[in-house]
Amino acid sequence: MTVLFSKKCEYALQALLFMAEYRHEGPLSAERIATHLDIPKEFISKILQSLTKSNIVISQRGKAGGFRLARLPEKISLMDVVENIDGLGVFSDCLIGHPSCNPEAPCPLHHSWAPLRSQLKHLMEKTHLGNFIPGQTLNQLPDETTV
Amino acid sequence: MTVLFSKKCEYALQALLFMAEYRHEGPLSAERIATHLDIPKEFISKILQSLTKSNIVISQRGKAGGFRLARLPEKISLMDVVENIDGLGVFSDCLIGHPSCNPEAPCPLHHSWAPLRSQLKHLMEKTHLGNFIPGQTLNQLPDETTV
DNA sequence: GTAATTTCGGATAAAAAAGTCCTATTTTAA
DNA sequence: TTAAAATAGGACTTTTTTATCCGAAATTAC
Ligand code: SF4
Ligand code: SF4
Repeated sequence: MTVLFSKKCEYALQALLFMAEYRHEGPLSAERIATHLDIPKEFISKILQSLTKSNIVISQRGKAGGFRLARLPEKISLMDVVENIDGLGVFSDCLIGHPSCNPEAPCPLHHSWAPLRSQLKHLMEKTHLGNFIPGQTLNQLPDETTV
Repeated sequence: MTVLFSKKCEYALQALLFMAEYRHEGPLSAERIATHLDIPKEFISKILQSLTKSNIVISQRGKAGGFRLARLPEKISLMDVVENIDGLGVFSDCLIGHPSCNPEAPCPLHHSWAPLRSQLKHLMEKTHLGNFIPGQTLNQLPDETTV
């Protein structure tokens, strides 16, 4: 098992982090991304296609084509990616898959897990691709009021 | 996907919680457990066999046989179960499956995830089957110094 | 314009996880 | 003593996830 996300989702995140770092080199081909991450080219292709459909990346066919981020790395949250690939179940489903749970009387686990889960959710929402770009000490968006 | 644990592990936890609650009725058969949880009998049988080998439950063959907890519900932590079924990877593996990670310079995710993960670990360690038994307000072990 | 390169998308294959089946063995109630 | 009931364990099947293949369409460098 992976930790929290499917392999698809892990690869998507890895690919996007790579694309964020190298976004100035023009579109990156699936081939190059696959080589860099050491994962199958055909698999990451499919994943990138899916990210294209959900407007997280933009694809370009033909020679010198490839994929690039659809917007600033500071504008793509990890949650955007997780939601697109795995969905939001991880932030809402029962930790032990219990079928007969009475929400009125949550079990002892719930009281402790719910806050953790909510922190996790917040973490994925507040963390953006931009936060991972090396050598960029200030990975924040310009203050909207001053722009 | 499940949230954090495999289905095997979820079922194991569900079964053990049930066994803790009904531990006074003698051994519970795989059949009865499966019916109660509405999961396949053959599947939970295998899981219980595994739990037997790791001394979390005790099995008894023959008529009126079945499974019962190997020790007090207060003495079986959720971590005992998770460790036996899924292993401890979830508490140590990289959240995004990143292959090339320099532990000297952890990524931005790590700083936020590590504490959550450690809280999660602690939660699983401190929560015991005994904490789930209904109608039992005091689900703690007797103070060792007074016993 | 043409050839090279790349994504698109459907089909298929392999691997892993989940679920099922069957027989042997053990135990006990009657 | 015997039949019923239960676990043990190996083999097998199905489903889901992960991975691969291939032809068509698009784009661009030349
Ligand atoms: S209360 Fe317990 S059983 Fe119910 S959803 Fe929360 S963790 Fe699951
Ligand atoms: S630092 Fe980042 S990439 Fe490395 S193990 Fe932690 S989460 Fe994964």
